Amino acid sequence: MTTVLTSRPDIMAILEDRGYRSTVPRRAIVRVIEEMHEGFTAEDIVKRLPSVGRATVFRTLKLFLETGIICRLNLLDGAPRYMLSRVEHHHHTVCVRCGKVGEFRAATVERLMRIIGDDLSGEIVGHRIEFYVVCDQCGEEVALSTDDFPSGFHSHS
Amino acid sequence: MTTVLTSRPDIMAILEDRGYRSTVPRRAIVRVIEEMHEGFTAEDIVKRLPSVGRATVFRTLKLFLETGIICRLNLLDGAPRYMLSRVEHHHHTVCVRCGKVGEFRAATVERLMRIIGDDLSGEIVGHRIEFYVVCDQCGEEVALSTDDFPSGFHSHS
DNA sequence: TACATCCTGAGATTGAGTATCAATAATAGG
DNA sequence: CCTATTATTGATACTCAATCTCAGGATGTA
Repeated sequence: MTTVLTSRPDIMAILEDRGYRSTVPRRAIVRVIEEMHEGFTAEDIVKRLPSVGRATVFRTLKLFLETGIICRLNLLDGAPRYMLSRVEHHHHTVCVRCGKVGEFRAATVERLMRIIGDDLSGEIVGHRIEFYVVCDQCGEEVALSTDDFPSGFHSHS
Repeated sequence: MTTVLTSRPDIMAILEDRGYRSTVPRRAIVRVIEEMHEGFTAEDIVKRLPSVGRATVFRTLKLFLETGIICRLNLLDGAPRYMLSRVEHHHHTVCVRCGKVGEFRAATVERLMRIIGDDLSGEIVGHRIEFYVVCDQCGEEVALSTDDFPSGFHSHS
């Protein structure tokens, strides 16, 4: 009578606990996003699941976002990317060339955030830190080509 | 033969130095964004300058962004907001209710960024830090109403 | 002034995301 | 298991921001 425990939380269980139904499209979307380890766009899901309606994909992503199951991050341009949330608080790196998403944790960040927060007027309800990088892979690919990184965002945030 | 020196850098001069022309629409847009001290959207400019074409507004904002004259920041939803860049590096606070943009500087942040950067793989080409707040003004207004802050972004970034 | 070129504006177009709504699927109760 | 209730879905039309196209106009330069 042993139960296999997965290290990953059961997303459908979370939803059902909140009163949402376990449906075919939702399970399909969960399956897909659990496979996408480097972030995905809404359009990725739409393409990968032709049997699921466009509206449903967007609705579901919104639901998952509100439930904290996935998190969203903005690229410098184009549609936002999503990725599965981890339980621990973390921050993201986004490759400005291929859009690949990475994550990192830094305890110092949290301490700093609190310090800064004390100096701000207004109540803080959230924050966002993103690093724009050129990932190792893309760095190699363009080692010989001309430098055409987008500008207008560095040194400001 | 004295010259009046403004504390603000002459935006048109910056553009001309880079080979861009000083045109009527560009000067009009500069005039407007210098008046908007709490951030603005592309649509704000479009509405405020009916004589300037829609495409030109977007083209010009893009140009200003690439030139570093303005900076862009993403709200939790809706169109991005822009504001005049300052010379010094700074970060932003965005009110999640009214969209009002503030800014702050923190030397510690810069030091931290470098430390974190050393730990990441890939070359860092930019970063972004944003604080989502409820500004003092909005805080008062909703002191009595129910709490309906958007969720799904706090504790992740 | 005249030229070469950059810039503009109107309008069509794209693309992401949402609203509508009838049809369907999922749970609860009997 | 059957039925009722309600949540959910998908097709479609739609909104909204932003871009593309291209002929005509403005701008800096020789």
